[in-house]
Amino acid sequence: MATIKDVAKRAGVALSTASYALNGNQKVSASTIEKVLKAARELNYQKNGFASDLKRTKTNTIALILSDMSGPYFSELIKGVQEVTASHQYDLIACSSLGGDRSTATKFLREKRVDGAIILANNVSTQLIEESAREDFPIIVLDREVQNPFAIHVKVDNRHGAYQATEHLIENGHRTIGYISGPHDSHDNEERFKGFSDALKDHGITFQSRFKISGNFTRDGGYRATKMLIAQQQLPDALFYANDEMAIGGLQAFSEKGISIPDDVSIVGFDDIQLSEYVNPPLTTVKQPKYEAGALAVHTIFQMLAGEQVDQSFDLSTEFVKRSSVRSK
Amino acid sequence: MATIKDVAKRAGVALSTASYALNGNQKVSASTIEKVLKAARELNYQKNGFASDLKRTKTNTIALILSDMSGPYFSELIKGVQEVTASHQYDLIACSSLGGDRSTATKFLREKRVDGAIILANNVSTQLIEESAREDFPIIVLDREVQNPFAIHVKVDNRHGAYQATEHLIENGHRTIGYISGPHDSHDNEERFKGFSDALKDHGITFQSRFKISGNFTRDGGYRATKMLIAQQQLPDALFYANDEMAIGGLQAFSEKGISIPDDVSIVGFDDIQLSEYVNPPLTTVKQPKYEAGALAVHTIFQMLAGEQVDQSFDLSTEFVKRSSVRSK
DNA sequence: CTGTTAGCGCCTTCAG
DNA sequence: CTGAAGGCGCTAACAG
Repeated sequence: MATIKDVAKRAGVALSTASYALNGNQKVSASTIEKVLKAARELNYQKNGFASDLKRTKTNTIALILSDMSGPYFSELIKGVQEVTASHQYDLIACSSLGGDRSTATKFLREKRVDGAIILANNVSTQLIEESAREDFPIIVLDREVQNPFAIHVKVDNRHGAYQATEHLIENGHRTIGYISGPHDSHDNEERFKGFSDALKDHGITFQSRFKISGNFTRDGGYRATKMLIAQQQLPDALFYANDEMAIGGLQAFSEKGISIPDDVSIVGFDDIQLSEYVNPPLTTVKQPKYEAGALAVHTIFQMLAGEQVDQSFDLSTEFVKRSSVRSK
Repeated sequence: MATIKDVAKRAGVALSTASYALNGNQKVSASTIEKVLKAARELNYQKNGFASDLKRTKTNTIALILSDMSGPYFSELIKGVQEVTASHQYDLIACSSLGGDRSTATKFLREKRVDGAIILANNVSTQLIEESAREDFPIIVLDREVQNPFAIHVKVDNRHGAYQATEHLIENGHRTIGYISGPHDSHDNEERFKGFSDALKDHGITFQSRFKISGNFTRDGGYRATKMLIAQQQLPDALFYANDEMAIGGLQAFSEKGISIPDDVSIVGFDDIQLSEYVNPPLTTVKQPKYEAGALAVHTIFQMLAGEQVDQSFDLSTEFVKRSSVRSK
């Protein structure tokens, strides 16, 4: 590989001149720039990005860290992140935190391989985030609170969203309502459960803990949890699935047993993923402002990078989406 | 940020010793290693990844380049890529080629910021790929042929898949069949069209070019193309959509006009994306072996990195998936 | 406008 | 085990 040295030599100029020319610095004459560019072309020169990053201690790239890139991630969120990132002429890379401590995500965080990061990955430890965030390495977390002035929380109001959905169930006459939960260490799940319980409490309904089953936020988990519930012989009137993926798994379990939704059991999900509109019946759920969350996250990173003061946390609200998986009164 | 120098100082050892200790080199005693590690911990030392990459000219990471990360990408493909990459203790990052020459993908390719790349992005120019691929930078392309011994093609048999699907249409009595096409510069689209035409020809059917409309591989494009066809007043018996996204857009256009699928028009798609099973009616389509393609791609990269000889191209076959969007004879 | 020079942080000899 | 020294490729003063 040709280096900048070779280019300078071939163009017959000094190394620094070549560097200036290549980087479009003012103080080089047009003709010299042309000479250098020509030499670079002839040598098929490509700069070594690492060397330049090392020197400038700046990468011009933002990382989006997801718990599982192959998961049904939020395409709207990525779109929001991508557009804002691109409009600032920054690069964006996505990486996964699958594999815990030895994951790519961990490496990027620890080694500060990017200028800022956005995290939506419950398997990245809060400790790691707190240790990594600092003035020149802002981190935005979308799914938890973090104690570090350079780790900002962009949160959606999971609690209120869950409250609304639960109330919808109650208003339509459902009294025994089960909760299919996400991972216990998920902050989002916890908030949703709180909203759910609050609604129940406010309407004088007591929650029966045998109707709380974990489904781990996966379709398969939702399927199994639902199967279990069916096997118990005593189905509640309605089920609150802490996310859509699990609800869709549940739908399948019910359909296999000939249990009709919403005639026999009503269900609601959370997230409003793309599929939810297409399943049968279309899923009543709570929509998250994903695009906005993504855009706001990046926007905040750039503000921090520019040394501006930002709030410690931002709140975004959800929207209830009524479709056909809840029986009307 | 603490550097290795600080660690060495604090541990009271030489810089080189610290380096050895940190990298698990044999020639350092266990007690010294402990001392160094302790100092590193106390200083919250993190090595600078760029410096080390620069020195070693190796990044231990593979890039997956997609035309649009927020698009309905192939989650199975990512899974295949991810699993094999992780099993080799390599890191994986995904980036988008959105933005053409100034995209993140272009930067990674040009500057060789990774050890190898897998490309499924029709907006990355073949020229760039050919210029970038070299012995120490293997590239696998999933959607075209490239003339460079270090750019290997993992292809699925689009042609045969399209042939089969078309034949299915013909066998069920359809004679005038339209083709909703992808981008003209897409190799996949071209191959699918060839399979489609071949099937028609082999059954003595002549294709009417007014029934070929471009839909650009997007849902919206499929929607618009279908609208256009409907507006022409003369619908064919059946429609071959060059991918599922477009077919789903078409489904919506038909439904808005009260045209019933498959009673009025039969349709088939291509890809078998997750949604296809859930739309109404469930889409008959051609399934691509995405997981296998992803896994094979990474596997090949590692072989090349190890200096082994590999074939210039690999072929994977498709599978016809019969669902309910084609009227039976 | 050009050439010289001093690092960025890390890794790896090599002789002691 | 040490300490010095050379470099990876590039950038950015600085002095001419």
